[in-house]
Amino acid sequence: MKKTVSKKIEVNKSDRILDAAEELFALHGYDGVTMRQIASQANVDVALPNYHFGKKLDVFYCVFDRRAALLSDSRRDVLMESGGEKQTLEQIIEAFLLPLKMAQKTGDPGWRHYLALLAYVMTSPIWSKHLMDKIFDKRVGEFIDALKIVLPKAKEEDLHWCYHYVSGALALTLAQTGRIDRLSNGKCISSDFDAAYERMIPFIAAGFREVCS
Amino acid sequence: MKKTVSKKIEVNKSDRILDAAEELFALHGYDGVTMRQIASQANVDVALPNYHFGKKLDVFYCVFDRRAALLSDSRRDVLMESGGEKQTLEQIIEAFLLPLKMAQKTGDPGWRHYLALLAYVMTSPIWSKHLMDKIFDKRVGEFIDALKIVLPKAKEEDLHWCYHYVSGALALTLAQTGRIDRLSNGKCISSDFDAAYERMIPFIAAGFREVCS
DNA sequence: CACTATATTCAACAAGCGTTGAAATAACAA
DNA sequence: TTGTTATTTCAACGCTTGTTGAATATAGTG
Repeated sequence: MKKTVSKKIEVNKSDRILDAAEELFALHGYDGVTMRQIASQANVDVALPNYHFGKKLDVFYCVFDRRAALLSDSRRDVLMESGGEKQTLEQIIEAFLLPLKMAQKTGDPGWRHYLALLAYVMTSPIWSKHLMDKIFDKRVGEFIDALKIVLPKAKEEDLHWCYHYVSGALALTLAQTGRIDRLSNGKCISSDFDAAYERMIPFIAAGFREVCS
Repeated sequence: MKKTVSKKIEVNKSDRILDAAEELFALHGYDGVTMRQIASQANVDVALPNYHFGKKLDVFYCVFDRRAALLSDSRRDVLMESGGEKQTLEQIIEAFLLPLKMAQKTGDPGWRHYLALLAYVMTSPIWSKHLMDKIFDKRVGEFIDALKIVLPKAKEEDLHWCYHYVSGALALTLAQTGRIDRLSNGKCISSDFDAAYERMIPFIAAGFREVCS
């Protein structure tokens, strides 16, 4: 169960396992996926996921952790870069959303699946508690601190509730359920993150100004 | 597997089964719950859920349908009642949210679980497709039609994306993940729907005005 | 080459799953 | 009461689950 130090150029089996697990977990949730499905989709033996990552729960954690730090760090960097003397509300919101938009824009299906997985975790009473805290919550604190500067009159509770709405709007976007496609008769498309983010920034900014000014 | 016509005053076993299933499905999702757990929590035999409702999937559908129409109809009624000559944007949004707020305010844990189940369904790529369409989507259409009147300049796409944000904010609120409690150090509480709705209405209204005017 | 550590396969395990038919009980109608 | 139907229990079925130990194959090192 040890990892080799050298890295192969081709995608190796342990990566294929995480890729498969990522896609399946994002679509069906933790309990909706079996180890055999993961192995099958990754074209490896049933025993291999266990050998490389341990128990099923460890596989799930590995999948989640693989991109979590990357995303969280990127968020911090963008937020700090953007943070000059006169940072606008829109800039703060944009910085918060940009890394997710970029992840989607890579076109890498792995990232697309991961964002859906993130939505699944965010909206689950159980996973939210165990997975969001350790990595993403720090960024939320920084985000809210930045908001306090541009919205000095805001009450702490108002800020947190408004962030909660942002978080929900974001989660449903990441989930890509396809519902907006059906409701709008194809005028809007779930996977069109550009369209989603473009409107989300003024929408959210106006909401914050209304509630937190 | 037939239902008796007469109604008992005490809560009968088939209701207990749906109650148990409702709570468990809301917390763990469809695949995270076993028929044996449902039977055990309802204090009935393993075979009874099958006898009364059929397959596991049928149990899930029964749970979902039991309160779906009630909620959807209430939404329609409130929206139409509120719809006088000069209906404001805030009134429309309030009408859309009120039935959910009232369901929560009954204090009935059954309704609380159902709202969490609704959040689970709304954010799931799979259930969203099969369960939201037949009951709740009509109400969304009416909601958007009402919005068109007070926001005559709005483009169809903008309205749908903004509704999408509303839907997300709502879903995360219904999910009651407890995350806002942790992030705000207890200043906000997931189960405090009054606080959530109070701010949600001006937040959303301002967002709509910004994007759809 | 031989030797060793890692990676992969195979077969199987015990436990849990959803579901069901038949037996037992309760409710009800005549 | 008796006969009939609805409900509940019981035991078990075939199947799938996660996981593992032993066997085999591959890669890396000297």
